Amino acid sequence: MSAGSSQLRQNQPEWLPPMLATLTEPRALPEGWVYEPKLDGWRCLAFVRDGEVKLFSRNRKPLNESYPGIAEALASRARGDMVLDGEIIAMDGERGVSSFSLLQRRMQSSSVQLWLFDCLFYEGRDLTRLPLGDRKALLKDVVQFGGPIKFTPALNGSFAALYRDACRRGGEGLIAKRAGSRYTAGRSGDWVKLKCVNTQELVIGGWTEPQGSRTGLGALLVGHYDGDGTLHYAGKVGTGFDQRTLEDLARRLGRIERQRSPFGAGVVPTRGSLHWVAPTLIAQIGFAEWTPDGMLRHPRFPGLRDDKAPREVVRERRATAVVTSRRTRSVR
DNA sequence: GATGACTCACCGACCGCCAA
DNA sequence: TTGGCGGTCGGTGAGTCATC
Repeated sequence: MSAGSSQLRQNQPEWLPPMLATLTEPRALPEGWVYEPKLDGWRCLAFVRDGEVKLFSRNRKPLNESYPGIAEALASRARGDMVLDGEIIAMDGERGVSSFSLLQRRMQSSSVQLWLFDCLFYEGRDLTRLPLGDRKALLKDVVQFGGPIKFTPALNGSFAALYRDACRRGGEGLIAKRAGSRYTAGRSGDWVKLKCVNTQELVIGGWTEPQGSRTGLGALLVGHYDGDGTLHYAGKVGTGFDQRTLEDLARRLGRIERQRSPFGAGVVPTRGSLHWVAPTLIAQIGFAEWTPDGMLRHPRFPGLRDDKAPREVVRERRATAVVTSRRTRSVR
């Protein structure tokens, strides 16, 4: 290695904040955009220097101890010093999509994978000003992909077909990137998230007290009926309200408050400032996915519904099965 | 030693406020 | 008008501590 290239390699940063995608309504994007699968895992920035790999989360938390196999594999497959961007995931073999729930259980397992989608520095050269296509082409050249180290390809096909396929398999959705875009730190409109939307009607069985400056209520406690006529607890919904809705809901729920929990099944919370109500109000809930133990993940509240009787509210299921696994902890 | 409760650190969604 | 940021929520597993 020449003195010049050695000096150049000193330019490689110890850290840089990752580029983040902006959530938008799922829609076809114009020519000049490329689609990638939206992976559901932990964002990972990999800094490779002199054969040593340092993995960090998007908030600069070291990940080497959690994923030693990934660091080891990348060290043997990276050809030179570089900074890479990717996602650590656990692939759900049944559905062929990544699963955050699985990843949480398999942190140190050999079944996790690092899917790389960008190369930001190589041998000290700053690549962030190059167009996305050039960076991806270089990424393919400088890493020997294989084992747990995967290349995230651009997907071929129409938006409609790609999106439909991702959602049908229970995937998170798609990421669309402007093909000529530079890599910039933080949230950018050049990368957008096109998420598959799950919605479910659920019966409101209670609420929690608001905290801090919040008024009205903290979160709704919601559930659904099953064949046996019992109300199954499905989780808390604490976001999606504006101020007016919070106050309106608090008023309506206050009128139907009662002493005992209406939930007959599920791991119902017992701690904190809980209020129970007669199960007469139905909320339309948007959420990312069902957890293996039948709870909502990333729920939000779009609004109330009154076109159905509470007893008709049962869990809607996708054609494909949800991830099956044991539950390890109770709801807090 | 086993079990349960609790805290912490992640990622993510959303609203409201404020500065550019 | 738009983007950034803080605050308030959600779920998860890991780690620690107290209790049985």
